Amino acid sequence: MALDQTAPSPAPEDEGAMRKSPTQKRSRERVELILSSASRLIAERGSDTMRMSEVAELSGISIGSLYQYFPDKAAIIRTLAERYNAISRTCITDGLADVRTMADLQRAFSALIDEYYGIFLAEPVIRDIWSAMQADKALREIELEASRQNAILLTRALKRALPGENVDKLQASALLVMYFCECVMRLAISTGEPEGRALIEAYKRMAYRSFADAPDTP
Amino acid sequence: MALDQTAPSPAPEDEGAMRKSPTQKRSRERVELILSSASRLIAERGSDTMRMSEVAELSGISIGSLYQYFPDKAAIIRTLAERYNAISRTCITDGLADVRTMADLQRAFSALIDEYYGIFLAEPVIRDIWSAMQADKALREIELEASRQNAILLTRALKRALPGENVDKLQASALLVMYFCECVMRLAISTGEPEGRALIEAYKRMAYRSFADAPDTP
DNA sequence: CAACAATATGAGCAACCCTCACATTTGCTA
DNA sequence: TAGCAAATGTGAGGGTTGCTCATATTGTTG
Repeated sequence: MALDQTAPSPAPEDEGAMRKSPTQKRSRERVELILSSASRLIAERGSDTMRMSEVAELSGISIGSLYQYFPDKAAIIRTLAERYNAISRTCITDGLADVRTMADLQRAFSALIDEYYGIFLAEPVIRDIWSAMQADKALREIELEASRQNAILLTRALKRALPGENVDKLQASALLVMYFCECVMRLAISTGEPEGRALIEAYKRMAYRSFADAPDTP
Repeated sequence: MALDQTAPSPAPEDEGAMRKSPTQKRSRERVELILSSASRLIAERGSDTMRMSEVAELSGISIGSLYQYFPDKAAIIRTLAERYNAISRTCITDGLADVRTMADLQRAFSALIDEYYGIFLAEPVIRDIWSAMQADKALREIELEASRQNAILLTRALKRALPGENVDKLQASALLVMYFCECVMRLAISTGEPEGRALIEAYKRMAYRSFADAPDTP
């Protein structure tokens, strides 16, 4: 599950990030090549120190061509960030699809968080992209929106598991849990093992309590 | 409570951040002037777009002098970040000093979080410094360490409020709550009011549950 | 005042992102 | 195939920025 692979779905990414929408096959391959090179460089030394000249050289194209596909450096980071959000979305959609009961939900949620954390650990690119997202206002907005979307998915599963419960409460719980998800992943990565794993487990417990005991909002 | 004022305690900041330790009065005033200018510029347009030339001009000194006190741009951010951490530390130390019972703790914790959030809202500099901290690995380490220190303070209060409880459990709870504190502040700022306030309240409830019902670690 | 140390200065260097005038390739029609 | 226009590729160079360093200024001491 690498960030430099397009999802099988033919969703044309965010075209706004591109200077020209790559219609021809050759162009699309080049975009992938650029993103792949950028991924490698970011994984090695971070997005700050990634140089556009390096991306061009590693991709075997000129600087000028690079700027024909991406309007600026931030656009490359943004595209990678959106793919990263797509990964969490897929995780959650797949993981929660078959949830019917509260026991299902606990099992599924636990497995889902573990899988997500595993991806975080295995993909150094994601860690750095995350840092870049935190530093940039526009990217933070993208992340918040992704969390909100994920919260909708979680709310659906919660409704199936707790049919009688107040829907507003479920929504509030789901939103908090999903907002916190990214924070926990960052914390776990920052502290390193074994403390990271302990944090993930503590987060899970917090989430369970939150599901079972939705807040009585005033 | 501005970031560009030295704490009354004569702690000489992190001398490692300075090129020369400012021994003379005039020098120390200049350092304060630089930090004050940097604060203003960061508050206005963010640390990314803050230019060293602007800091020098606003301080009424030359670029060269600026680099006599701070080895690089990051050092200014770092010094501001450490002062920001000192603020949270003071908040928590003062807020939890008189806690004796669990009821005390709930009251004190609630007031403390509200105060801290108020500072966050009122000081745009802090918000941007926080962003810069997230983007920089060294600064993230500083933040984690600050959270750990704060967790120690919280653990002490917890011990007084729950004398019989297992100390390891209390420590684990305190650490999680303090780690999450920064995350919640960021989220609340990012989402804006009124959702931010709701997040803060949800966080408080989570913290209370965590205090009362420490995890049974395996 | 002289002589030396400490501090201040800002022109300029190197590194970076990005542009743009021009070269090359591709696709299409006759 | 020849010819041409549109699409795509190129990289030297412009404009900024963080930071250095030789020089000038200020302070201190005998």
